[in-house]
Amino acid sequence: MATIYEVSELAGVSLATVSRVVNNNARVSDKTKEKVINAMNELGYKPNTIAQSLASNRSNSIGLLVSELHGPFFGAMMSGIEGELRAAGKHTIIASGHSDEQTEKDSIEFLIGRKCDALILHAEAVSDEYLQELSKQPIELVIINRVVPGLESICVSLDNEHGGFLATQYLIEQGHTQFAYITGPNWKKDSKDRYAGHLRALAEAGLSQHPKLVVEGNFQQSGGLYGADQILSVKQPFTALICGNDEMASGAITRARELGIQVPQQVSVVGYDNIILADYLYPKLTTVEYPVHKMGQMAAKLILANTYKIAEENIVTAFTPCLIERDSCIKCQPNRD
Amino acid sequence: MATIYEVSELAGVSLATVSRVVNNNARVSDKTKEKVINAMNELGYKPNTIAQSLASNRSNSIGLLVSELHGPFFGAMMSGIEGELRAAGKHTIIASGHSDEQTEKDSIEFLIGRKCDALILHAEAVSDEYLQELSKQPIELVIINRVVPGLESICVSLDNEHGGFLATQYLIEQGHTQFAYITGPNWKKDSKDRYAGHLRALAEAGLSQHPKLVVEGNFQQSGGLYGADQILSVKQPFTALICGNDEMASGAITRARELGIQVPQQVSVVGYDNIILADYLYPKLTTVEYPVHKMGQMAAKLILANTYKIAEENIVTAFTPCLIERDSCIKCQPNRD
DNA sequence: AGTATTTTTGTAAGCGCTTACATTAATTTC
DNA sequence: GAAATTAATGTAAGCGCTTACAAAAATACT
Repeated sequence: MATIYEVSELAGVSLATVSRVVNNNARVSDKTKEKVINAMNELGYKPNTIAQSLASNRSNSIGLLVSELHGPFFGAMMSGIEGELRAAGKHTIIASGHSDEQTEKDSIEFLIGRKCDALILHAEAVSDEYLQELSKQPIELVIINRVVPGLESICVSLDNEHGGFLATQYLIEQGHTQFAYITGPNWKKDSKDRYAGHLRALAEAGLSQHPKLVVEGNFQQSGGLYGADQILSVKQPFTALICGNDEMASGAITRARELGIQVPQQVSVVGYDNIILADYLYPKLTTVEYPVHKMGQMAAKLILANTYKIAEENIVTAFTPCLIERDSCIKCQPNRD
Repeated sequence: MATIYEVSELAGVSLATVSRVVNNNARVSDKTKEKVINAMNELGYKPNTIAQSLASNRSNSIGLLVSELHGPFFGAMMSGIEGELRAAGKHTIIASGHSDEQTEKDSIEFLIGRKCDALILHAEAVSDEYLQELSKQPIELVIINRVVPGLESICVSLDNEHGGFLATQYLIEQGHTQFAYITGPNWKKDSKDRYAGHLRALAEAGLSQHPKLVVEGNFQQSGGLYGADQILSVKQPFTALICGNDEMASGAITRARELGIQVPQQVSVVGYDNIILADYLYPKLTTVEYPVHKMGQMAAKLILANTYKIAEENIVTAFTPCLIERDSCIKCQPNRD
């Protein structure tokens, strides 16, 4: 691999001049520039980005921490972020944290060690204090899907409580009064917030949640299968089932069908996230939209604006969900068990 | 951030010694090692991985090129690879190529520039020649989902033709004789191979494919919607629909349902890939398994063995698909239009 | 004890690039 | 057209680390 030195030799100029044309950040006469470019082409020269990073302490790359590399939620998030950054000529380096504190820390350190110019973090397991401490380091930060006290301006988040409220409010409007609920993992804030919104909607309508009809799931399809089993095993009537996310809703609907329970005729089901799957389920899933792709883009724009001073208009960090009506919910039918 | 120099000063030893204990690759007396470790802890020293890479020309990280960051296929692939590499203490740097030749090349160059020790490539748009050329460079390579002539030993692939054959053979066994087919993009080899397998199964059974019942899709759900529309618009009878992948099958089933066509009673549908969605569709989708997660792990093992000389037993590069029977196909019903 | 070995540590030359500062060349200005 | 500006280029000192090679210390062997 040719080095900058060989280019400078072939072009008959100094190292510094080659560097200038590579970075295009200082005046170089057209004649010289051409000589250098020809030499670069002739040698097939590609700058060694590692050496560039070491010397300049910049890398034109952004570190992204996600919990998992698979799944529609993170897929949409990664795509949104990467697309936006790529358009600005920046690279994304992805690491996964697996919702585990030590793994998240390791990955963050890896990203810092790789001299990322900034970090976008979907960190679930590390503490607020850790993130506050991290924000003092000389590396730009954006936190996604979480609001850390004191760092509000760099947190891109969704009002999950409101989303949870919307789902239940909608069902109440449809006449439902008896609800079952499959939550996400209780230690996850999104999950708790969504459920809190549910309770608030209930309270405002003077209703309450039967405790035996609440079961903790795992945000995966298996949790929906399991949750449906649990809920049906307590012989307590309900006409609507709210799931902490779409994947669990999909599992719950599958299990319901296996047991001969009709959705939505016998039970209305609502999900959360509006992942692509929701539109392809049968029945099509009524759900709360989580604009994760858009939020990813916004996180990227925030970096572009803060770290690279690339002006971006319309920066929004607090998102509000809305309800997507499809076919999995109907008006509460009278005279049912 | 503390540097190795400060550590050496505090510990009262030379740079080289500190480096030795950091890398644990040369004999250092226990006493000295302890002094150094204490100094590192005291200063909170973390090696600068960029500087390490530059000096050593190694990075303990592997570059991974995928077409997209979203979608169940790549999600499973990335997870499989990353999990395996992480377990061996290696990091994965992911870049996306968007099935575009220039973007793929750029991303590969980015990964090489970041001094990855090896590359795992899911490259669709670059030529065989490009990959052959690349393989001559001093960087270890593994190619996934493609067989490049001359590089067979580093290609982890699935026999797509055989998978296509299996799907059609299965339907023929069920008594079907009239087939519709929604292919993937025709320029993609997997797509062509799957269709070729279909034709071979047909030929072996003395059947043939009605040309108007073949439509090119895009491997996405929208392609299934579109394909179903196209196929139904030619008034040509068929009893089975084969889709190039599960996502299109999901789209096709959705459209069929919208049009009041029953699956599988009126038309049997089979997909390809066995993505997680397949099991949650209604009806559950009969499909051909693409063990992409396992193949990702295998690609990682190949790297571990070749690049890092970490012995791995049972290295397999050629995978054979199998049929997963679920509920979307039934025996051909007599007396239908 | 003296020499030959082996082990441990240190010295210093890079890895390929950026960039402050110095120098030289080209333009302006009066 | 000489002095003052401004633009273009070059020089050289790092960035933080690895690693030949050299030197010193410890151990083994007569």
